[in-house]
Amino acid sequence: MQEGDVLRCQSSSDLINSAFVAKYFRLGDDLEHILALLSKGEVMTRAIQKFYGMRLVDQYEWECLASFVLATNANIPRIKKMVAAVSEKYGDLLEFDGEKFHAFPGPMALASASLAELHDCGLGYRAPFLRRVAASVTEGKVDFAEVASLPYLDARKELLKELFGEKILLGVGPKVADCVLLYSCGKDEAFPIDVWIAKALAKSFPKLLGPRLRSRLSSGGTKLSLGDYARISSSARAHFGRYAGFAQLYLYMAAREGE
DNA sequence: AAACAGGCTGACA
DNA sequence: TGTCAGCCTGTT
Repeated sequence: MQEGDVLRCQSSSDLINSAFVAKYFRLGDDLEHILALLSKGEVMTRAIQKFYGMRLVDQYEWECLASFVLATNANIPRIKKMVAAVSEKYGDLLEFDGEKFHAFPGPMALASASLAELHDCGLGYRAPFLRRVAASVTEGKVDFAEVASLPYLDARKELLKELFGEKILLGVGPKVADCVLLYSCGKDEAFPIDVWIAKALAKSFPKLLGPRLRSRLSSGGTKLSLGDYARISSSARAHFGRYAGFAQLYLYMAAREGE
């Protein structure tokens, strides 16, 4: 819990110490400085005022990757449900303060799960994707340390790389990749574009889209082609700069406000 | 009841 | 290279 500038945490594990908490919540970020850089224009200024203090978190790569594979074409309640179901079925049982919890399962547990059982967690067509991703991670085909060490564009390429002509991470497209890069690989310029962000940009930053896309989005269309995504991504990063991910976070919250 | 949800893949032009 | 339908399931 937070008491003024102090964050108090309790844990049943020695591993969750203050260093961990500081890393997870990225307490080293100079939020004031970052948000000052992004406070340009009416829309950003208002979003930052409204949600001031909101931070990026630094998640475990595997959990982040798996969660966003599940998140495709689903809404938040559904995503929570899927994550909870998978955790209950495959995750370690934890106990804290007399309450029981299930940890999110490691990649190995999911790589060896049966498709039918995964499907029963309500994953639908995501079940085979999740299992393949888990297998790839278990087999060490995804080098997160390497990804984290590279600049954004190279990191994204590395994360999405194809090996032996085979796509390693089936179920991971540009949006999921950007989420992983931003929330667990420290790529602050990553700018994940979902339907909310696309709509918000069309409304408040029309210049970043170009006329064709702008009119399509404002007349209700939400589907983005790969080319659309690439163009928006690059213009958004050019506009918001090296902390584009923070801009995305605040814009997203503002876009969903009152919905 | 039809559409849509915090996309992606595979097929085809 | 770009476009397009289809996909699991839950909710409105």
